Amino acid sequence: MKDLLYLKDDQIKDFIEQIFYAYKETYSDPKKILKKYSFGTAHHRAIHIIERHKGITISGLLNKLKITKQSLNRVLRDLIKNKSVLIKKGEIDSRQRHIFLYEKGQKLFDEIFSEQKKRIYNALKNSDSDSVIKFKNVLSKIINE
Amino acid sequence: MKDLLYLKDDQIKDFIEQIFYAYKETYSDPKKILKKYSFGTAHHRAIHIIERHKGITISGLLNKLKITKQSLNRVLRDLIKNKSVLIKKGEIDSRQRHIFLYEKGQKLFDEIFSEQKKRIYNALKNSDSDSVIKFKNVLSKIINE
DNA sequence: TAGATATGTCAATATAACTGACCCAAAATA
DNA sequence: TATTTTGGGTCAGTTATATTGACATATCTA
Repeated sequence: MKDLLYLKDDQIKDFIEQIFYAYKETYSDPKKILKKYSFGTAHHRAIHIIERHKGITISGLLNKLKITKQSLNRVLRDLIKNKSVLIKKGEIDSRQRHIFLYEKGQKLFDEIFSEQKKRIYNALKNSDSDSVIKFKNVLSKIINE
Repeated sequence: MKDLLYLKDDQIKDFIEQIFYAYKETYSDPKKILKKYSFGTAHHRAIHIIERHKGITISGLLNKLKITKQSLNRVLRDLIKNKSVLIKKGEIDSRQRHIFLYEKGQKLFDEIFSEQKKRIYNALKNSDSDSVIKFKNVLSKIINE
């Protein structure tokens, strides 16, 4: 295996470093927008996942964010108070809560996304579709999807 | 542009989500190792960059970590006290400090890396070299390298 | 009905970041 | 040479985000 040029340790180390930069930069772009609403990156991450997984339950959200429910609670309380997020009791299992964005939350998401989009769009616009597909495939494997 | 399937907003949103997971997972793997030394992820990120950029200056490190010098100072103090890191005065410009890993720091890095490597290695081992190259290219564009 | 599950919440603490205000020494420059 | 700029260090206070631990409540399941 070691002989495969593209799996040399140095290459892997570079990836680990670059994944850090990619996260840091991508999630720093919309910080000014968030500040207008007195929200931080923790709120951003929650909003993003709620938008992409409409009606997700509390435990579903916890599994994706990988934080404790006490941490999530603070964030959700802020978002609910702000009328960005709506919580509905489950119809099948009424212990569960399903989380949705209100119109206000969706607008905030859209504003955040348009800022983040620039970075990703600029990165992808000069890449061929094969590169984009392969990028996605490797990324999926890293996160065990 | 909108007509390009691989640049649809949903695809970009997926990437933003996946980049978060990739970072979170990759940097969570070695947390138990770090705890043995009473270090956290902040120390880890610093050690990683120092290992990959031997002799980097304080301001160089600050530019990569994108934190304040006060934040970095806390981390570096811990690493120096622990004898993991060595600071040398610059020979050309003696205001500058060049940062290196001591043997102890290198061993810690190696231990951390061997843990992180598993995830990346498993993701890449079943990918062809073209995928790996294209993954790297897109990642580089995202971070504007 | 007993136990497990999904969620909520209080309190205390840890980690990692921030702002702002200074300081010194050395380099660059007028 | 005198002055300004740069690279770095540090004190103090604060904020953001996470943690652990304990406990409560309602609902589902066996």
